[in-house]
Amino acid sequence: MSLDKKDQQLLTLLQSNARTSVSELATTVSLSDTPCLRRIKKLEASKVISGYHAALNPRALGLNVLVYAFVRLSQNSVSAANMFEEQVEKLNHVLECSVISGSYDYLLKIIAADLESYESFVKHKLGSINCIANIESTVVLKQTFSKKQLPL
Amino acid sequence: MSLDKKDQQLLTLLQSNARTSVSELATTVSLSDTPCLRRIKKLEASKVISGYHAALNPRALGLNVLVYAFVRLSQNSVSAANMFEEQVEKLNHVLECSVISGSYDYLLKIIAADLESYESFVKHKLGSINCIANIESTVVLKQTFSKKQLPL
DNA sequence: GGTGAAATTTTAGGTGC
DNA sequence: GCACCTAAAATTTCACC
Repeated sequence: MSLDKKDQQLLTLLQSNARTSVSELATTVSLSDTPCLRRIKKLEASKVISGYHAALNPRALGLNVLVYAFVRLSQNSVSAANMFEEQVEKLNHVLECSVISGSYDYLLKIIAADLESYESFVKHKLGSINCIANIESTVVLKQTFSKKQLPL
Repeated sequence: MSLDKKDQQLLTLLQSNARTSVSELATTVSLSDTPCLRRIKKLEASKVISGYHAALNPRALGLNVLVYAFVRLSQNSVSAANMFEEQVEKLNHVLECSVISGSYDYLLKIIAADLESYESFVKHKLGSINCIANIESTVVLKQTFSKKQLPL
């Protein structure tokens, strides 16, 4: 899939605001509505655009704590990994799960109401997955920024 | 701002698909269009919904490498921190910047085309910020999952 | 890539419960 | 607070050039 200048502009605009109307997008990129819409549909069909999502303000929902948790499993078997990944995906407070290089196996991005509920979450929810050897939590003291824009 | 059951349903639906029409949302949550739209506008005005963003597929854009980089500054002054945060925000490949607890000062989420361009990025772009003492890179070998859904 | 028209959606106003 | 109705404005989407 090759992206020309106009495709890139459209992607930038849609990443910034997914609800921009096609006619406004078309005007901005100097196209008329139909070819503009055709491009967007093509970007969706080719999975360059994977979806459109409302971003919520965690604070407004009472979610004030963000933590990166490093996890090491007690066994390096495929079945332990699969079971861990399956279990952890069910936990709504875990927003992201990555297999990483280095001395830990996984990096989890976890959100919680406060440090107390995070502690409780680690103890009762994460802790109940029995193939975990140990967990190291890195608390985010402040999010300097978070971009919704990929470099093109 | 208090959220009742219907507000929560709307938030879940919009996080999953920001382009769902109001009438479809209204049907799903058992409301008619007008009150449904009023709720959405209220959620936007009160900043519970901070925006709507198209999510792109990094692979389709040739961005195959994701890295978490831990950064320690050489001085613990406010001015060094401000200058670092300001400089790093200008770098398009840095998607996220967090002040963290522990032995490092910052955790950066960085995306790049491949490991070679990541190396080059760290050397020339990050490296040019002179208050950095050292950087430790944790490469993401595989994203198990990434949710666009906050727990309600 | 563009035009024009149809179909759909958004948005607002008004009534009554 | 909501349902229901109506209707204008805006937007999406289509066949066709």
